[in-house]
Amino acid sequence: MARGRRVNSCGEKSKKLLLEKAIELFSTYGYHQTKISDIVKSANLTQPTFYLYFQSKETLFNDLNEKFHNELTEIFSSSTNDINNGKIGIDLIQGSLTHIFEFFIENPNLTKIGFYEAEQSTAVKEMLVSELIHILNTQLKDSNVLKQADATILAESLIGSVERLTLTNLLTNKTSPEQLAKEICMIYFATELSLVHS
Amino acid sequence: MARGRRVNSCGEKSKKLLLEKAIELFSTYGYHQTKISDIVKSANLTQPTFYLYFQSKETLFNDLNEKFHNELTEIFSSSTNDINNGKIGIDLIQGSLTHIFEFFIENPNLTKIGFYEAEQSTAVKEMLVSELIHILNTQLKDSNVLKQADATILAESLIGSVERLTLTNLLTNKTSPEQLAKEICMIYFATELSLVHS
Amino acid sequence: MARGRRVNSCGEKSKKLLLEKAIELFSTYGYHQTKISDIVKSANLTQPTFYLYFQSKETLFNDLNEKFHNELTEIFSSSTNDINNGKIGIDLIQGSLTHIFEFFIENPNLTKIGFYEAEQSTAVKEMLVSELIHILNTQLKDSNVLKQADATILAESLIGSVERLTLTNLLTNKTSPEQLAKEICMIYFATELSLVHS
Amino acid sequence: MARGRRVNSCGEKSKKLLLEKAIELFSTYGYHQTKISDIVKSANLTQPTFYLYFQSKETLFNDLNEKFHNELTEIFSSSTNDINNGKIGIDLIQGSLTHIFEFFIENPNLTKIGFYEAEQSTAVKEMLVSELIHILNTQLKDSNVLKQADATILAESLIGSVERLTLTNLLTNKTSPEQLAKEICMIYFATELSLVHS
DNA sequence: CATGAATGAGACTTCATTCAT
DNA sequence: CATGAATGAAGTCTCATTCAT
Repeated sequence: MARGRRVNSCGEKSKKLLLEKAIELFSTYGYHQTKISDIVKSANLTQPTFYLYFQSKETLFNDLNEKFHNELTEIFSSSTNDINNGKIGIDLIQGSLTHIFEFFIENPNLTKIGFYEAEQSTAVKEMLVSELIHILNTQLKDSNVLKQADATILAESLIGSVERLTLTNLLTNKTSPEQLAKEICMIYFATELSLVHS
Repeated sequence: MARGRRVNSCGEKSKKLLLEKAIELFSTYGYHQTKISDIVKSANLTQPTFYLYFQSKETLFNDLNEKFHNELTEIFSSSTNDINNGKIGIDLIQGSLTHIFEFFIENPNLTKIGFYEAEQSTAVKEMLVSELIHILNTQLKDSNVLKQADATILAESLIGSVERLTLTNLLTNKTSPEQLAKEICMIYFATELSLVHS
Repeated sequence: MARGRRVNSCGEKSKKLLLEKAIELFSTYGYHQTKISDIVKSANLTQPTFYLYFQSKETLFNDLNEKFHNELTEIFSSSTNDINNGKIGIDLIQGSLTHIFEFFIENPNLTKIGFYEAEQSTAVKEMLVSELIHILNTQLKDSNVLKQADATILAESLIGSVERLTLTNLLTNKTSPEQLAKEICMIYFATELSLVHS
Repeated sequence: MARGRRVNSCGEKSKKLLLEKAIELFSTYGYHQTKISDIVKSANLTQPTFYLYFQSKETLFNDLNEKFHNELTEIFSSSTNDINNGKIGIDLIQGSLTHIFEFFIENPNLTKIGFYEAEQSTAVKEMLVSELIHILNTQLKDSNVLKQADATILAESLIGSVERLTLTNLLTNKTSPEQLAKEICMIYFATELSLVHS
């Protein structure tokens, strides 16, 4: 049978295709239920080709997670710059959440992997929590909320909400990033807001 | 090891031991990383013995999940009876959460499996959400919270909080069931409570 | 749990029961598809009990076949005594076949094993063939049949007929032993018979 | 042995080799006594390679039987076309038997499987019987044989003879296809033939 | 660059058989 | 005499990975 390079084939294109399909399948079926044979089949390539571009199944999966982790961290860092844009307090938080949700919705499958499927998701969430605690402590120091609830618990709770609502409302397109961020802030900071508004 | 019955061996004991070890390993390493060989090894038995008491790895895992689902459902149903104990509104919710958390902390490993590891965990959470929506609609119909936030989003958010805080604060013994339930209610129903208290 | 001898139990009875069930199952499902666990289950006993009476699965199966072989040999030998009863030629053959068929129909399951299922069935049939050749050579020496066909082929053919018709007509109770023996002789010795009858 | 492709290896060749060895072993030792490990060992390959070309042991066995069944059916159908060649009555039957025997001797191992070893052999023989009954009824309607013996019994008997003689005389190369077909017809249709010849 | 062909390692499961009671 | 409990040995199958072309 014919072997060797295909007409019209191009290394970078194949790699990108494999990556896409891998993300798709990992996010749909999970790491263990996704076989290399599945990935290459859906990319219309063969198994050795996979190893041309990726060291191993595990490496690929880890790289994907690292990428997710890094980009998400980046989002948060840059959203802190909103301070320069004059946003403070709850507005800053709401803005950050919006940015995160926008990132999620732009990378739904990667999100499913990095935020839900992978073992590394634990680290990602811890990162979010600690960043959030930092913001809470600097931005809402004197709020009612923090007087009544422990900052850590509040942050963990909020990330929990983000986790679940992303799955049920965001990635299903039921709620937009802005709207979801707003709803969450409403739930968590109603007392502050009512004071402000009154 | 010689064949045949061991000195002092007893079926029920072996089965229970295997079950315990299985739950332990499944909860620690997950379904796929837990091999039957691991389970029997940690129970000091051999593989055929596993099949003496369980139909298959998958069946065992599913049964475990079903058990978790059923018991959790039961907890919720019976905690509704607190209405008869005069609990209403937020108190009722707080009581229900307390019961759930107590169940979780009594079955930490089973919880890790049924609430986090299994595919069926989706169904479990959906069940909790829909039960919670029902309570919200009947008990907090006229509250400020429901005026401002969609009941479904509120419920999903709350279950998200439960999910995360169980992992980070409850199962790590940082927070007690009662305390955690109270903190969550504080976060979610601060406005109501302040009205009540004022 | 209760262990040890059952009330009303009796060694010989258990052995006989196991033997019956074994024959039944071997004949229905074959050697490999019949498990010791199946045999004891249908005898309402347990696996160790099986080994109380039989050395092993294979031994039991072989014993069964030996028994079949011996009894069938015996049938043939004693039917030779029909000579003393005055039977000769085709009548003798028809009588022998009748006896064989009667034995088959009295032991249908053992027959299915020893004549069809077992490897040893080869030997059994060879025995029948060589006995038959002997009879043909002594009783039908000058017949037309033997002039036209090789005695060995005739004998093999006849045993082939016996083999198939036993399965399709005798053990299904479509045809009686006597009738079947008669039909076979009709087919095989029509020329002789017509001479006789004319 | 190192992993990966072997020098000079070729899929089709491997598959064919495995098939041959499988047929050989199945026919010699039977389905249950033939292990996949035996098959690949005698083909100098490894177990996963088997699954590269066949779905499972059972599937392979069934496919083999189906193939046997189909080809044998085909033989019979096409030998009916001998009618066009002017063959009628006993000659037609003898021709058909010859064709069958030729097929058997060209595929001795497949025959051992499909005609003796497999459960499906029952169906194969039933097919032969019903085809034969049809021929008898159309070609030998007024013969002496059919007057004296039941057509079904005659057909079953004849197939029994074919079954046994194939094993003892054909596959052992004691008798040629033509010769065996002739002998069988001699045995079964002696009366007709003698009439014809006289 | 890409493929066809192959395999090492290991997972799940089954079954005849055997102790200890 | 009979059982409950257990296991050695082995079989089928899968999957990530790797040669040779």
